[in-house]
Amino acid sequence: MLAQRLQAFTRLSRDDCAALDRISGTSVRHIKARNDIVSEGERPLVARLILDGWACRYKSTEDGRRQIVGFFLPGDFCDLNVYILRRMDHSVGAITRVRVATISPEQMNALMSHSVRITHALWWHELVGASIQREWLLNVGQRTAFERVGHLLLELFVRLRTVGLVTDGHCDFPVTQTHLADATGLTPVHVNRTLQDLRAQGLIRLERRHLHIPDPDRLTGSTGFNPDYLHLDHEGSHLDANA
Amino acid sequence: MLAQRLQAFTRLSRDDCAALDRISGTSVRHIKARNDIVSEGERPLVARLILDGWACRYKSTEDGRRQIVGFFLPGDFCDLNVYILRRMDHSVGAITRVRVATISPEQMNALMSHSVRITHALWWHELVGASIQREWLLNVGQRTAFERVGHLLLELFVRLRTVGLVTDGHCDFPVTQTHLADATGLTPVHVNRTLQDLRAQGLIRLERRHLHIPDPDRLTGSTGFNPDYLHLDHEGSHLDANA
DNA sequence: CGGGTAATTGACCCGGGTCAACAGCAGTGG
DNA sequence: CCACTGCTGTTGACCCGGGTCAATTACCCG
Repeated sequence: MLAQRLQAFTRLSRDDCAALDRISGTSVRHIKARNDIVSEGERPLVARLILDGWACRYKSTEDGRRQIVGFFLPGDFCDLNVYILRRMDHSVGAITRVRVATISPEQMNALMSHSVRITHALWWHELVGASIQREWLLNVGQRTAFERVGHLLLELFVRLRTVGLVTDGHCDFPVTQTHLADATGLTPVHVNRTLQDLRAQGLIRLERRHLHIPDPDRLTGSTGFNPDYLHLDHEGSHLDANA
Repeated sequence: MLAQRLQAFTRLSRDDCAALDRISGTSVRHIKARNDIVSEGERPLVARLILDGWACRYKSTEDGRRQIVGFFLPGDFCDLNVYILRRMDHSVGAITRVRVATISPEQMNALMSHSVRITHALWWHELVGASIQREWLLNVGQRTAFERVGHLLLELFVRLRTVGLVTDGHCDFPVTQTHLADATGLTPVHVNRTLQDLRAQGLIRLERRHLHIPDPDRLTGSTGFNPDYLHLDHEGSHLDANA
């Protein structure tokens, strides 16, 4: 899954994939839905890789307002280098049941000295994460509720597609309206109404933890979505293992 | 200036500082206020270091709404590794006249293989940047106008302090109300009113490109500011050049 | 079947946006 | 030295997108 994710950057060798698979197999933990994988204030000792399930990064204010600052989908890496910092400045929570691989700094170094391709691919992944962060700020700071929610759904849809979790416009979508609210800076009530809007315009179908986007292009148009920020156009083609 | 910035992470050796100074001296460009240093869509070929002046990172929507997603102060690095990506997903604009050093990938590699301390310090700087991004999302997504503006002013104040640009609670502050509006997702009109509020409560003095915060602790309290996200507590003390 | 989580609806309200005019001030050029 | 221009800050009147509160109805899982 991680290999698949990284191949959006560059084609990896059989050997690279094997190395990634190996690292994905060591010290796997299971986290129940609604539990934290890491909590703010903890000392970060390892990097983590989401093997299965959905998680989110979030921060809270003193008085309990909560902002989701990112979603982790299967194949996503949390924080290549966090262990440089003394304390976590945010938490990571499991949305569904999650399988995570924990990766020690040593393993990380070994992996990165194993191949330039992998190293670059991991940096790319990190840079894409930062880019998504920026787009979210634009989303929350400047767009209307309608655009915000549609934009977010579309981003997740596209990201799921790159890891092969979309078939024929359909995908599993375990995120609740409250999650969407916390991610967009809206209230759950208003998210609900906004979703009804999107549905009424035939842009999405969302029910029972299942999302269908019949015509992604149309949704792209009406939300101001521009996929460039996901950097999916094989940036590292010069590293292609088969080139 | 960069050395000073990085010493918030760990103490550097005389040699490290010299290396940083050397890199700061090569290919220095001057950018006029209100001009772009880098523009969205460009191919990123080099990393950049702000030597002097203020800049900001921003993104725009199709129809011209603009979100500032970060400020660069003197000593700040823009994007260690951007040249991995094919195109810039955002622009960097000069707020004042700016002096920037441009740093080639080769120089970057040389610098990082020169010393682990520097390498870690640069990674730390990058991680802090990401952390600030997240805090901004919390800021824009969850806080009131009053908290948002106060929080932002305080963050910039604290960051300026770490590079020695605050004396006795005073600092230069070339950011206009329109900048503040674009950074907080508010309108210039409302920023203006909010500043008047902050002034009325004696929390800030801001006039003629000059900011004074008489009692940072009080402002901290009333904006929900928690400096942890800036990771200023010498995370890399184990790397201390004099330890 | 029961208890907790998630979705939906309606009535009402408010923080912040919009529009428009004006004032201050810095730089620029004649 | 002054008039001009363009940016920045300020104010007032009015409005609206989205928030709040509260109740109700699905769900889902053990």
